[in-house]
Amino acid sequence: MDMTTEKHSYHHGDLRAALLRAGEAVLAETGVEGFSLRRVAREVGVSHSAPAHHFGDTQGLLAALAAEGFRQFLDAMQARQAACDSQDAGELLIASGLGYLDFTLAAPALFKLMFGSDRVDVCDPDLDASAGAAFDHLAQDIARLRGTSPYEDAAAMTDVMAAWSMVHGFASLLLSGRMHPVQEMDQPAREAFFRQVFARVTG
Amino acid sequence: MDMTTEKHSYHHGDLRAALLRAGEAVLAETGVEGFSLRRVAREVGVSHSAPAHHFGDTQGLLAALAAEGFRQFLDAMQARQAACDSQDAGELLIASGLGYLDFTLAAPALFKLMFGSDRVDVCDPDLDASAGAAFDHLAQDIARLRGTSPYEDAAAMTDVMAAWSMVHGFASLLLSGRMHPVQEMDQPAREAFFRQVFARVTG
DNA sequence: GCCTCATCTGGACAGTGACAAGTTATAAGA
DNA sequence: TCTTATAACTTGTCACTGTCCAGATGAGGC
Repeated sequence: MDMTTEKHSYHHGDLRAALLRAGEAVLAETGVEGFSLRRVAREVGVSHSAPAHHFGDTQGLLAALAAEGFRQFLDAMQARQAACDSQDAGELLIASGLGYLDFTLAAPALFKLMFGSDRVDVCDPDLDASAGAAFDHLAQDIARLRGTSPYEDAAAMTDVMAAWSMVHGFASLLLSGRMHPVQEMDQPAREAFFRQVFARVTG
Repeated sequence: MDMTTEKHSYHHGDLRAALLRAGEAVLAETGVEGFSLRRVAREVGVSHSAPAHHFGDTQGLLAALAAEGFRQFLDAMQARQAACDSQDAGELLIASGLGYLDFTLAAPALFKLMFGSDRVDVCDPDLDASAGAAFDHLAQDIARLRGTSPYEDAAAMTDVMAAWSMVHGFASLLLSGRMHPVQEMDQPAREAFFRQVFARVTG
């Protein structure tokens, strides 16, 4: 399918993927609450009810976008760890936290969708799987740090929840626009500040 | 104004307050993303465009609701502290955290509106004031604990941010439905667990 | 009594999600 | 190759939404 020619075949060819791409762009531009299925369809150049065939309804498309979001989310954490000089367990956990922040700031609307929205189908199995994978990553970081698996040791699971709550709260408040002092910092200062805050949980 | 009689006077009398009351109910029932100005007007028994006169647009009403939310939020924290046996600074901070959770679980939609929504006018001065008052309360808790004011001591401000991030993250994740282990706990167990998590930041 | 103005009504418009019925292309089977 | 079943997409419609605008109403000051 050559996009440069004006040939509009009745069948798009890869509409599902195109809708996801456009959906992500629309989401980033309008936010969750301004999101519109018809807008996405228009963006792709397709009829207003074409998306329904692939995703059912708005919840369906948003759930697919959220699932994709959790994969990018995991990527962001892993990327920071890959770029990490040290192999120290504590440093690796901090790297995950910084990746968490990277993603949050790069894709705020997607982040809000993944964690805050009522408009996504939380039962979507693909979404559940990719969210679970992201959680497992964090659990693994803690396992490396404590020497025991959170899935077997309750104390380690408490550590997971504490670390997760801390990063997530920091990221959420940053997005909410209510953490003024930190918002005005540039990236290096913000990261240094985050390290100080996060140190309370990594020990 | 007697609500039991069917007397519909042209002027409502206290429409603004009635809209806020109904708005809070509608918000709780439908969530932020299902919120509808017309629905609120219908609930009060008034024409569909009556709210505009008092709040401008949807953002305006939601901002007023959020401002009211922050006041209830502060009340919830203070109520827990008032019910606190000990006057220990650490215990008082924990009490604030538990109040934070109380509010979050009692009014999840309002909580999401206050911290997560793009649909509220964040520049609203009343909203800014009540959000600021809630923040000041937390800052005061830390001041009592550390002996220095966060507004003067950077280290204390870091403590504020850490404590705030922790509670907020915990509360948000609880609402997001992605913190399964904690979600299945009953209230006493959840509070005990929260104490363990929060202890990492109170020292 | 009259006038002014904040308050509230009712209608209009463009946009929305969901549904139903129709159209087209593709692939499988004779 | 021809038919046929089915997946992919379109078109039209419905009830609903937020916002704007021109009116109707009534309370309080004069």
